[in-house]
Amino acid sequence: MTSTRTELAIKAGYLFQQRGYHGVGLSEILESAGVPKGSLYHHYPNGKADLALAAAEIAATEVLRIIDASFDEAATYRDGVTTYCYKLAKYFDIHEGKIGCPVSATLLGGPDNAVFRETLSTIYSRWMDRLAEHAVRFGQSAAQADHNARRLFLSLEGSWTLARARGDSNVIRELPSLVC
Amino acid sequence: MTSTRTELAIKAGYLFQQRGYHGVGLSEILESAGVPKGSLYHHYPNGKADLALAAAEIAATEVLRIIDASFDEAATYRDGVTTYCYKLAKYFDIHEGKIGCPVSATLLGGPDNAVFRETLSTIYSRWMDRLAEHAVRFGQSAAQADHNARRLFLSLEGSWTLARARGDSNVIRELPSLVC
DNA sequence: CCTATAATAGACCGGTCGGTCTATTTGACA
DNA sequence: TGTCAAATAGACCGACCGGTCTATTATAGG
Repeated sequence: MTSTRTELAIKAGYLFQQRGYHGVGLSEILESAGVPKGSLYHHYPNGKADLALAAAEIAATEVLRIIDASFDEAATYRDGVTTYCYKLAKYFDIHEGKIGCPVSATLLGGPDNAVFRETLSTIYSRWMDRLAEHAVRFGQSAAQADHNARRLFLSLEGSWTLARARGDSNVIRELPSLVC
Repeated sequence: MTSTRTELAIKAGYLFQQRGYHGVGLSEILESAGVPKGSLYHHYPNGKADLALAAAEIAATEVLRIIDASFDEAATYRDGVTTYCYKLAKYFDIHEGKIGCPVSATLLGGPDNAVFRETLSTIYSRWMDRLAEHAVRFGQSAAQADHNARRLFLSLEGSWTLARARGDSNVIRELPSLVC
């Protein structure tokens, strides 16, 4: 049983990812999580902004988990990339093509606050660093690893956007052949 | 002198790109354009949604213009890509890092309407097709050209996002060395 | 069991949202 | 110049926004 606090952040996260920070009202979040307004402001005293940051943190960590799960069992770097993309494509389909990058709509769409931007920047760096670590583990030089990690990250961000526009997860599945 | 109709779409476009469809109110758009509400609904009877579609169309056409301007004077495909990225980085700086992809925030952030998604999909295809045309002009095979166009497009979408998160246009300038 | 705090519950608030409507001004053409 | 549609102007509307506040219910520690 997940706590009310976590449940709120997870449900809010899905909604923010679909319609952006400003596109989702508190009433919709509360209804989705089955939680009254009093509880929201008990767990997140700063309200919607706190909730969005918490939601992004949870989603970002989940992506790290998916990266590890993809590369830990891979035979080569390329295998890891392929598994990673397939997992993300499946995730995309599960959410009916309404969700792209799990954090950009939540944070970039939010108040043009320095905290939001820096949080997003940090999350992106964590993802790229983790990808680079796996690349190094497969024998790449630090420079090669950074280069490939950024390449994969940037293309993936684009793929999430194009996949949403087209409503087609294959955009994500075709990514390995484009970047490797 | 641009018409009131066009002026409205342009100003609305800038705002939508910065804060997303739901993040901008009509009052802010009207103030920015110096136009009363009556005029908005005279020129765009369906209001905000009409305005967003018109804004995206204008921005999308401007991108095509930049693509042509970059590649028409280029000596090689690679040169064209470099000029293109530098022009976009400059555009990014002019708008103080608040604007990334000129259409995604407007259309993906909007109502999860089929028209919005299809419009975005069409715009993206137009961009990639145009890039591919220039690649062919520089001697690439149709298959190569499509491959490179998609690669550039996807990475660019990612670069716009990362550049906004970091507040750093160099992300965009470094793109040619990453995709060529 | 009693008590104090955490957590839930939701009524309520001022402000802003997108949109409608009527009135006035402008400008092209007869 | 007279006419009429195009365009401008903004008051006004109900709905919903994020946030505050008080009251009630669970729950953990003594």
